[in-house]
Amino acid sequence: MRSLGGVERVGRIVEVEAYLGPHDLASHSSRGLTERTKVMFGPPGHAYVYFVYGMHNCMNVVTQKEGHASAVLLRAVEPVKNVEGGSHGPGRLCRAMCIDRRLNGHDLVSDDFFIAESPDGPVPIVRRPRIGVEYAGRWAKRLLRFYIKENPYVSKK
DNA sequence: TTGGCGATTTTC
DNA sequence: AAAATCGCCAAA
Repeated sequence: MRSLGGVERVGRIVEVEAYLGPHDLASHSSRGLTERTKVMFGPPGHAYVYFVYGMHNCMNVVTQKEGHASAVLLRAVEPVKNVEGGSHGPGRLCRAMCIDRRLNGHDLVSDDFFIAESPDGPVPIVRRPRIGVEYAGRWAKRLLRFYIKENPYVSKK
């Protein structure tokens, strides 16, 4: 859930990718602790939002305790409330949910920005290799992309 | 200080 | 298939 200007935008997360830590050559944290990646090295439960290709924002959730530098990239959400213009794909998700670099480092246990447990029970999950990380050698082959089976809002490919 | 390139998307 | 577009970061 993202609240901005009195508008609450709600999406159901249907696709994610895991980035394990500095040993994971596909992860930004493999470059070590830099100005850009410092949030990843920080405490869990915070948003790591970065800007790529000169035009897109991507959002991650820091997942492991301080120093581990692992995170989960949110790749697609199913629109639930006030989500318009397409929300499949990391960049489009951020655009639709009004998430940008100003939220980098933001606590995800906040009134205006948080993730809650789904009211759904267990759902079937598909595992695939991550997208757009061909440079990472063998790490590109790891099955670290997860999405809800047959959900129409999962990104293509 | 500089140049190559990117966890993407859109258009030709 | 290739452009759009700019901040990050390694190298000089």
